[in-house]
Amino acid sequence: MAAVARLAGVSMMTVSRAIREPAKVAAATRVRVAAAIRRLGYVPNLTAGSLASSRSRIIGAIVPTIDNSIFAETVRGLTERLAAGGYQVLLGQTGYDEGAEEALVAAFLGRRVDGMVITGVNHSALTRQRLIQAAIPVIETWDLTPHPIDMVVGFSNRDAGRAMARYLLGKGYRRIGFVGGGDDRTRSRLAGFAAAIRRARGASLSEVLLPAGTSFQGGRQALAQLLAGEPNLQAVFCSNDALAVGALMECRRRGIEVPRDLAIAGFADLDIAAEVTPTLTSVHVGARRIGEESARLMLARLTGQAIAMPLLDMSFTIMARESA
Amino acid sequence: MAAVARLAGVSMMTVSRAIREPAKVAAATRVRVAAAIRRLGYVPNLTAGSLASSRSRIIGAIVPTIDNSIFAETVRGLTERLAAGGYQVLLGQTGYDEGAEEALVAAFLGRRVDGMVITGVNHSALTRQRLIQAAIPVIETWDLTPHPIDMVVGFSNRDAGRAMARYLLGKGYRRIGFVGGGDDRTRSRLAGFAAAIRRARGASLSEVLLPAGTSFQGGRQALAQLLAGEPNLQAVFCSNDALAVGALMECRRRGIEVPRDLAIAGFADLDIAAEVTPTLTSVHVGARRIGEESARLMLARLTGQAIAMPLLDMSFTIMARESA
DNA sequence: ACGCAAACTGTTAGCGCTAACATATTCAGC
DNA sequence: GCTGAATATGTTAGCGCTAACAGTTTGCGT
Repeated sequence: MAAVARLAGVSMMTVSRAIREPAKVAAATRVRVAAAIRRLGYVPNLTAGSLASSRSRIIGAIVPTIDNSIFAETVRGLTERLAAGGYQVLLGQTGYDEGAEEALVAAFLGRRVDGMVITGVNHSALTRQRLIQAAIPVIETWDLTPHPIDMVVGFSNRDAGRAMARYLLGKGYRRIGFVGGGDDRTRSRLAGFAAAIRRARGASLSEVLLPAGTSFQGGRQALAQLLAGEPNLQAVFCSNDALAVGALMECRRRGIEVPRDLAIAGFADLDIAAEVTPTLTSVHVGARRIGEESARLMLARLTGQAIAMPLLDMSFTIMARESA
Repeated sequence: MAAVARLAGVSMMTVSRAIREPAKVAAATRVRVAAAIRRLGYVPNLTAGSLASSRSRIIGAIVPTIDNSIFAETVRGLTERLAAGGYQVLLGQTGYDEGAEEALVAAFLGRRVDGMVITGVNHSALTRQRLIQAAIPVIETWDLTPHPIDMVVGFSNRDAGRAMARYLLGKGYRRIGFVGGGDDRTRSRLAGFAAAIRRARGASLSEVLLPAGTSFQGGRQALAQLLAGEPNLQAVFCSNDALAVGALMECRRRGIEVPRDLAIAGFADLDIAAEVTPTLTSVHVGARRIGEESARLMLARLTGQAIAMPLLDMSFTIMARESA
């Protein structure tokens, strides 16, 4: 930067301003500085800038995983909106491991991220404490809680589970199954789902909780397991569309016709849900919008605006399709 | 850090060492420092550390997109391996836009990333120049080239296209279609695919190039378009499994039996390829391994090891399944 | 007891930039 | 022309840490 300043015949401060706040520099000067920058191939060192200004323009985002998953869309919505506001996203994947989350939060805070977007509302005490102490905007997503660290953008997984139970019960199904991974949000969905089914006359519930993560493969195995325990199963709610599609595949393989012999419903309403045959009944949660709204709140907070609503309930919609 | 040093009764330098190179500090001192750190809730400022040491321990990674895509696995493999080596990944998504790539590279270099992993081998002149000038390890992925910026981890998309053409021709198909997005790698696959078909006696090729990106929806539309132009189509090669699955769905909807009436092949061998019905013939490219090997090379280079092989051909395998 | 290397700890001088303030310069209004 | 505000640029002093080197202490062989 010193070299640029010398070549343009100005001080470093003017170069700095020409880059960050062009409006505050006279047009003629701006042009000279720009020419010098181009001529020297100068690339500003944002690390030094961050240190001096104590603003990194980086937002940390933590999700369980991005592959073939619902969170990829949230990350994308978040990334694009934040980029438009001049922020970059540092992405962490926990692989559904709470220890990994703790390490990632620590690492991100060490990088002095200007804000954090994190999946879920259950975090280790240490993680919570660190996030609070950091005194930066924090958004928890994909769930709701009465005791947020700071802000929340999500929906009630419990209510979504209950809504799906009512939907299936309303269709007349009584011997019902549930398949899910072992994460918190799945447990909340199951809690709501199970509570509603327990209250229904003559209804029964069998569950399979997979270790964690989600895959077509897992859905197939889980369905097999469920049918082994309850051959007369009438409907299955899968905590995620990938599992549901896997279950659909297993049905086709076994000659079980969906929904006539067995109804199947998924969760998250991935693109694929509307494309498989039969089309998959699912719960739409606006994965991408969760990311976009998180970005909006984050940017608002970072520009000093007061947030009227630190708890954004994005709600959900049951997408009734052919499979259930 | 000064506060920690005071509390532990040592100099800042000793605190710094206790954190980064514990072996170089006496055990008793180490314990006192650790206690002080815990007591004060001290979180080292890695930004300052980066500035002082001119090593950021961040690797920039640029992919077209992560949602419902083959690159998500590469990113995951890369992230996990690099994390094990103490590096974090700063992820950029271009949305298949070259301008976005240029901006991301500039931004990442500004952050003084210690290395870059970038998708593809075609980049704007400016991007190439910047990457070379930065004098950091750079890995281009998902393709091969005789003129890499630095290192390459990928496979020949041209050869993969040709191999699939030969496979389909070998099965007796002659009226053949191609569906793909408009990116460089798809064009390479098409080039190899088309060349092989052109050489085959009595074979014809019809193509549909979608704007960019890949979706089930796009695959359905493309198939419809292809059939409109050539109703007697015998086989279709989709440049990506998502497109292929979309095409499969469209076939089912129209009562076209796969592969009897129409053969369909995909690319990348996503999890879903082995799960759909009929199972999808695809080209396995080891998306995750590309990420892992990239991480391995990157770490080796960053620890000063000489790289014997700056061009890693990961090859590919045709996974013959039911659909073609 | 002595010298010397190894192990440990401290001191100095930045890394490259920006906040905050200080100083020039311009320009409208009279 | 003169004043005062607005505009444009410069100066000073760090941001929080680490490289490089300079001490200091310890342990060991003789």
